[in-house]
Amino acid sequence: MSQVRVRFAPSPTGFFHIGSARTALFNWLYARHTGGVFVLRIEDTDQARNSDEFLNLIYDSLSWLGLNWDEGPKAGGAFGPYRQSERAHIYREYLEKLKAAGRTYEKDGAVYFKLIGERSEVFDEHRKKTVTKVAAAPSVIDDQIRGRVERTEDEDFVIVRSDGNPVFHFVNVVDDIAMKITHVIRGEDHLSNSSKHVELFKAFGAPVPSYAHIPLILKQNGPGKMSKRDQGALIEEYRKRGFLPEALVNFLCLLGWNPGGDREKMPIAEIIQLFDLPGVNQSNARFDEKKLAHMNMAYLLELPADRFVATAREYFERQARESELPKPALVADAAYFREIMLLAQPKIKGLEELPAYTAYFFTDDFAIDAKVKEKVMAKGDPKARLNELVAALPAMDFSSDTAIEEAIKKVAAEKTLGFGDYQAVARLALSGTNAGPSITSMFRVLGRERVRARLERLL
RNA sequence: GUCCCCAUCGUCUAGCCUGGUUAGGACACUACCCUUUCACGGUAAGAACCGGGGUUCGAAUCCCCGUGGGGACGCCA
Repeated sequence: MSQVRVRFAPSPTGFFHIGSARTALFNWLYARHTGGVFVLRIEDTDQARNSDEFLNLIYDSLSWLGLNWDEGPKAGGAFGPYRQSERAHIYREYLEKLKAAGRTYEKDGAVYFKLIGERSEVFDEHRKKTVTKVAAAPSVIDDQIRGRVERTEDEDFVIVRSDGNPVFHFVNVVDDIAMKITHVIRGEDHLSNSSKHVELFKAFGAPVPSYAHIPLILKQNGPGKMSKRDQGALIEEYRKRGFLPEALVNFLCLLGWNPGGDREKMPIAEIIQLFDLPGVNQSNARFDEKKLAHMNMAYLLELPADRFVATAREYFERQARESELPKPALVADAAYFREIMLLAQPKIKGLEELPAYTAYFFTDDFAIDAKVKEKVMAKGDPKARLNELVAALPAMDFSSDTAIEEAIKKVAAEKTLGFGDYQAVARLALSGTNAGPSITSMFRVLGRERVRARLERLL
């Protein structure tokens, strides 16, 4: 058996979305699983809608997700060029083969592919016009996921536009032949196209590749498949929002595939080992952002400290760049920044929460939650507790969380109170809210002077 | 309208191929536990085999028909 060659063939006509990412991912996984070759081919035959911005977005998104390609733009390879806009000479050559075989004809300036079979005029109610139907033999698609699918292509179709540009069906098949693609893994929306493609492969006398039509991703709410316009559809959005690519990849793998049993969170190396086409589901999956968020949290939680801090900094930098608002976190001392991020890491569900969660560490001018203040100040004698803490501060050992905890417990013991009697009011004074890291670590990281100033401010 | 694909908790799914399970897990939701707040974590609860026929001693599992969902029907890709 020769080496597996798969390709991901996006067109740079729009933002890179979840569905494309998963198609790329499944191709990549299959290539890695089989030790095959993952080809990136840019299908930019629609000159009117192509853009360099979208092209670069394809490169960036794939790279961010970790889906490296073995052949393609930037990577090179023996079957290039890998942008269809640069392959016109190849299409001309293949068109000649079809012409020589008598499988084409011209009409209205366009070149049509001629099916084999008897022709008759039929009125198409859906399209409200008379079309020429061909009584052709059924095309057989041998699909690794769906089994044997039969579909009869019953109309000749355009392969070269009247402006001379070849169309998708033609270039897609020509390139798959020329690039020696062995497996075509693509969305189920292409299943109906496959009969056209199979007929073209046969007309060229080329072997038909093995197909695998993967289920579609449906939008979270409402009917239909997810499209670029839907909420949460764009890869770029997750990147901006600070999702970890490894979490997104893991989640995407599970949308339509699983290794059987209960495994969900898995390192990519293990997924590569387990992934195979017959394990891919046949039914469409609805996108669930909540589950993705949970997966992201799980990955965030286990990120090594250095990587978490670096990732957090990247996130803050990106935010600063895109919103152009002052970001106090970025001008903070690196060691101080690190301490705070490590306090936040086990607490947050996503990087998005980071700015709000840590804001009061980076500025003295933080908001105080009025409702929380009202509640905290109404219970017991909070001002007395603050005074006692302020009085104890000069002698307090700030060297560790446990030392601070002991010191506060000592203050409490003297009044025959507990740690809890100081916790809420101190937290309010230090952060203006009622949620956050442990109060002792807040003391330690903020430092004696800042703690004193903030405690006194509430008196 | 025609053709193609699909069908297990609200969602993602295991189980189906090779019929016999208290139909399992995860997300979400609820309760409790843990706890110095908030999270995390733990425990528990609720929650599904689309309907009908057939085959069979026995069907989520095999077959057929409905129904429902999705896709395709461009000189877009």
